[in-house]
Amino acid sequence: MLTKSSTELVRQRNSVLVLSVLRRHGALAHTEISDSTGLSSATISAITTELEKAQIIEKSEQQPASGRGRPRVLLRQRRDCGYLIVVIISSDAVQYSLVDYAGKLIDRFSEERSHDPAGAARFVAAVRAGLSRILDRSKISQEKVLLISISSKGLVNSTEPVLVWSPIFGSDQIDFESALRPEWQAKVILDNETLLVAAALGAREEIVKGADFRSLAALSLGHSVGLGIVKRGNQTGQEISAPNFGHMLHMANGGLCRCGTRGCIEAYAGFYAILRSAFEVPLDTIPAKFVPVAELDKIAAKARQGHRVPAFAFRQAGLALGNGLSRMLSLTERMPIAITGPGTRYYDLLRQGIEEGLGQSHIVRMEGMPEIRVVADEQILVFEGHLNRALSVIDEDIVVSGVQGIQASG
Amino acid sequence: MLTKSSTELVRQRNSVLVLSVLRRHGALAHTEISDSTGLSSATISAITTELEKAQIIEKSEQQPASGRGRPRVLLRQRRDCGYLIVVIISSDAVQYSLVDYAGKLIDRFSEERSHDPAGAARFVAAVRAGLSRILDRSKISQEKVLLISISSKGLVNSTEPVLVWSPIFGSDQIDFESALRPEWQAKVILDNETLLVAAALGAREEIVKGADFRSLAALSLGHSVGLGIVKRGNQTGQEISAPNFGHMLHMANGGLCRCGTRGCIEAYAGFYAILRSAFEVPLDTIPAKFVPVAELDKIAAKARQGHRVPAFAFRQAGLALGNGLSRMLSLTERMPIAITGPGTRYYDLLRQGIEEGLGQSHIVRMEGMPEIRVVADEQILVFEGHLNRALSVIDEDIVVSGVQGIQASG
DNA sequence: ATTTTTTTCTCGACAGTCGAGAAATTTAGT
DNA sequence: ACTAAATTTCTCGACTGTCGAGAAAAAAAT
Repeated sequence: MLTKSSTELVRQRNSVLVLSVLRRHGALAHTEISDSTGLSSATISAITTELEKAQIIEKSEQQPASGRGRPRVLLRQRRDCGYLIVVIISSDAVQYSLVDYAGKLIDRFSEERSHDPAGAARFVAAVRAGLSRILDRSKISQEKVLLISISSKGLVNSTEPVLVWSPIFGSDQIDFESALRPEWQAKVILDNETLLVAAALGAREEIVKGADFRSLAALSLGHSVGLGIVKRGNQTGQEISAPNFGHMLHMANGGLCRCGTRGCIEAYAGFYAILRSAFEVPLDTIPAKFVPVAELDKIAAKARQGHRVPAFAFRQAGLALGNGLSRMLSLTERMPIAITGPGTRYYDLLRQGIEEGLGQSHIVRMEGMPEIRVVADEQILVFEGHLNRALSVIDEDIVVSGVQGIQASG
Repeated sequence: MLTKSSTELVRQRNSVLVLSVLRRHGALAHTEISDSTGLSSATISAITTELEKAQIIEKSEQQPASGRGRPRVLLRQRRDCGYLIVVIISSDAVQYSLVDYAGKLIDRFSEERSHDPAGAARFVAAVRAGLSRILDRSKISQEKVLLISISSKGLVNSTEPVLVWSPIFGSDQIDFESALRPEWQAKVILDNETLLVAAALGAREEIVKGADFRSLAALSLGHSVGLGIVKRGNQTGQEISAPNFGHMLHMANGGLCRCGTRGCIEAYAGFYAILRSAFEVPLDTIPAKFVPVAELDKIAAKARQGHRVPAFAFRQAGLALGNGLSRMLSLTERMPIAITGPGTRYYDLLRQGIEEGLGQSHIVRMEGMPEIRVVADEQILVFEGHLNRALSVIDEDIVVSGVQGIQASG
């Protein structure tokens, strides 16, 4: 459905554009903004004075003049314009981070998670407590928190912040919006963890390649298997999606997965699955909830020493991943694949299987093997993805609501 | 990447919007356009007088006044504003259609295709001859042909009109752009056939459901297997993609497909594959190039009479389709699936297998079975999809180039 | 003939962008 | 010390676009 455009919309869009280059490059002068947006100097003046009046950006103190001519006046976001809370849910802990509008980390702590499974309600209460705590510690008023950005492994509703399925709570859905609503009036967004990794890598790639960047997939290997895809959108930044890759069907009537279905990719490539086949336990055994990484390291060591069975377990895992990726590539365009997560330490053992699995499909035989790269520091990427995504959401919201309102009353 | 907006862009967008409602609803009066676009009457005046001057739309002769008040003046596209040639390539023929700017069919004929495989170059020559012929028959000058819209089964490059792989020519790529370029200056677009079916169904659905429409997949069953996906875009109409579904991996080291790979979905669910398993021919037999439908009808008749082996062949085909669809759903959101093509006549035999195949994956077990509907008249949908897509491309091109140029010189 | 009703057209107000040039402010040169 | 050059920011008028209100047009009803 096409919708009508108006001159006001033009201003909104261009304001968001100005904020986004400010975010990408840090404090910038009038002229620099004009250059990197393509907007004329006059327009930049109009937009920046508006944003300044609305207390969203500020003129920075002049730095020592370098070169001749009138010294530049740098513009930057006002740090105290608003705040963001990032909540990263992982299998053994929940990390809370308070970030200001300029993207600077102010406070952070982690809380251990009890592994009791009957705890969806209890977990929500713990998150509420964590949010209160980080707010208390920093003496920031609650209204200043503009956004709460949450991530988890698992399947997420694309329109509402509802965790539909997760490795920990299974089908016990968690609706974060309604869970936080009476207490918090901030907007709440929820994303799949690997999606954020993809978003972060995509943003990095776009800085390097510019308009040449087309798309990218991030594959996260760990206790569970996640996938995020990021594509370059037409107008509106990037388009991202987080398929349910770990529980895509690998083989009908195959090994039992912890989700209860048979034959998921995770039932071959998740840590517990590798352990299971390394110990030659029957594939219909109910898998372990949690596997210490040390345990897997031992198996990997044996595999590297040339033991057949553990090597075969990694190879099977690679095959499942390769087949799954080849299926994804049959449904999308050709794109590079970035592998992250704790599982990357076994990439030497997985690689052959992955490549063989990829090679079994028509699309890969035709287009050739996709580029595969291993990227460490998944945690950093997750946080970076949170910031990219959350701050651009905030920018948009602030322009749509904030500028108008303040302008009208001022 | 965000890009800057300008007031001129606003006019462009709104002009396209006006043309698109004119296309959807036929001839409309000033007031009606204003109502259905949301633009003010004054703006409609400005835009329509501009389009009229540029000879893109015209005031229709007044029809008998109904009701009192000033009689309405209907606006409609000028049929002679430009023309479109639709080329539908199927396995046994190529159909050429000449359509005017209002979407009205002016001329049409089909040409048989020789089945000689060594004919990519020869085929291109035949298409050139066909295009010349339809132009000659209708006495329209070549410059008036604004767009040539081509469709084929197979894999298509998403940015250029290049047929990357097709059931008939295999990996003999055909670049229609360069093949037609010296002779024709019209824009050339190429789409996968099932993609156009999805586009047509999506457009129909959007008319019924309006903003509630989210996405839809079309599955085409025949000698080969095709899939098209249509999603509702943010601003810019609909987003469509045509994955390489027929050659997605169904089962590693499975039956030999005519693409040369083993285990493709088509190697189980294509007509030739059903024939192969119904006759219990080994799965690594090089499959027949072409299977008469009558042959398959016989097998279906036997299956319906309760014979085990032919029934099993259809069931296997259904399983491959179901597993493939479940994999697609693991990578996208939940969406209804429309099944088209000559294979729908065997849907009674395929259905159980499809549902079982779908049910083997986590996502379907969680979200429930997707809605499946059988839609006949694939040929009509393909043509409808061509028109939807081609005419909106023309509208955009005309507004971007046409209006500006004529305004400047007039 | 006049009034009512409906549609189309036109005008002035307002929002936005742009180019050009004025104003500001510093460095370099004499 | 003064002037010229350089560079950045700011301002003004022109242009494009949308909108609301009301005038103008045109037919039916009274």
